[in-house]
Amino acid sequence: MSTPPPRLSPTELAAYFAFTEVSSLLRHAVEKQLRDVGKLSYVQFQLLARLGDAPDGSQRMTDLADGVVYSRSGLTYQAQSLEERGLVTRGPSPEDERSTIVAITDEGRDVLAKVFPGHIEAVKTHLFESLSAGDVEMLARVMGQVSGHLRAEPPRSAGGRRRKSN
Amino acid sequence: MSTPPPRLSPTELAAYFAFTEVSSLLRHAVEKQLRDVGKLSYVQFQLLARLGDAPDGSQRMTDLADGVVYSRSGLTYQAQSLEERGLVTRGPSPEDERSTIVAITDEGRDVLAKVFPGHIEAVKTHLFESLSAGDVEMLARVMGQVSGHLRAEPPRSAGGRRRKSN
DNA sequence: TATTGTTATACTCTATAACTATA
DNA sequence: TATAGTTATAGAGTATAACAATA
Repeated sequence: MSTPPPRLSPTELAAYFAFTEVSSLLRHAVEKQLRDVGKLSYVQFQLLARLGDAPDGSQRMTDLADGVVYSRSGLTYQAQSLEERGLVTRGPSPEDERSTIVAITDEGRDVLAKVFPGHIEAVKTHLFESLSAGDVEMLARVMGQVSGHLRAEPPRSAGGRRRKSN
Repeated sequence: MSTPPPRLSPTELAAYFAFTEVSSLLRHAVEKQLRDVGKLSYVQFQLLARLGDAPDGSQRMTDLADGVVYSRSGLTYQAQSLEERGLVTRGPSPEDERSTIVAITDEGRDVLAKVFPGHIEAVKTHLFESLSAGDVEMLARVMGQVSGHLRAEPPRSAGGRRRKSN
């Protein structure tokens, strides 16, 4: 009558629990470091990092929102906050008057630079410290496979179908 | 003069990015499923799951807070919310009048049961679907190693030293 | 009409500090 | 005094819906 309950093997269960624990501890550590050193939330750091990586240090609001998976109003909120701190500027696009272009400032790059060493340190400590080179390679391969798979098929289970309808 | 900047190898960088992406997508999917099917936040699910696992389905507030790494006021807030929904009860401990014992109700177990299949489904879809049995074993081993290492040494970098002073 | 972005608003979550009561 | 828990409060973050401006 009903579908059989889905199951996880003991190994899968162990992998899931350990994975969850590690990612949670890593995330907490990274968030604390960003807050303490740069007064940045994780989302704000992601936004700055994206802008820092962009060729001219700027992006449209919509493209930023898509990258971070975020509601547009949520992005407006964060962009305002970053602008008030002088870490980004916002201005209209020359090409499309509807668009707002967000650009990282020198101050923004300074904060990014200030935060970076500790960020890497936290990742080393909470993820790589106890792993061999082979382990790291393995991890890169397996995680790369999963993320590639997830990108390939927007998982249709557990919810709706669209990627980010907003 | 200054310490050299810490670095990540290309492989480490790849592993870190992929790991972060997977854990973020998995977390989002799980949270959405819990919300849609059981109207539970992730923290609430963790609390219920812990109570469900406890021998007599109950725990002291403090022990619960320790397990989930949470401020006590935050736990009070969530426990009240769960109590209002009839998923847990709260009462004084017979042994220590200061303590509050939280116990899962039959309704709480029902919600847990209702939410569980989809939870497992989400984990399968977002983590294991594209992995071989060997990959899963590898992942379990490596993640187990990292989490074991993190438990062994409360990482002293990037912050204070106490585990959870509250 | 469709798209870009902002605003108004409401809600959830979290933490800090002050407080009560037991030990 | 120290511990367990609650309350008051304040702040960050998020989302939805309504809106204005431009394409």
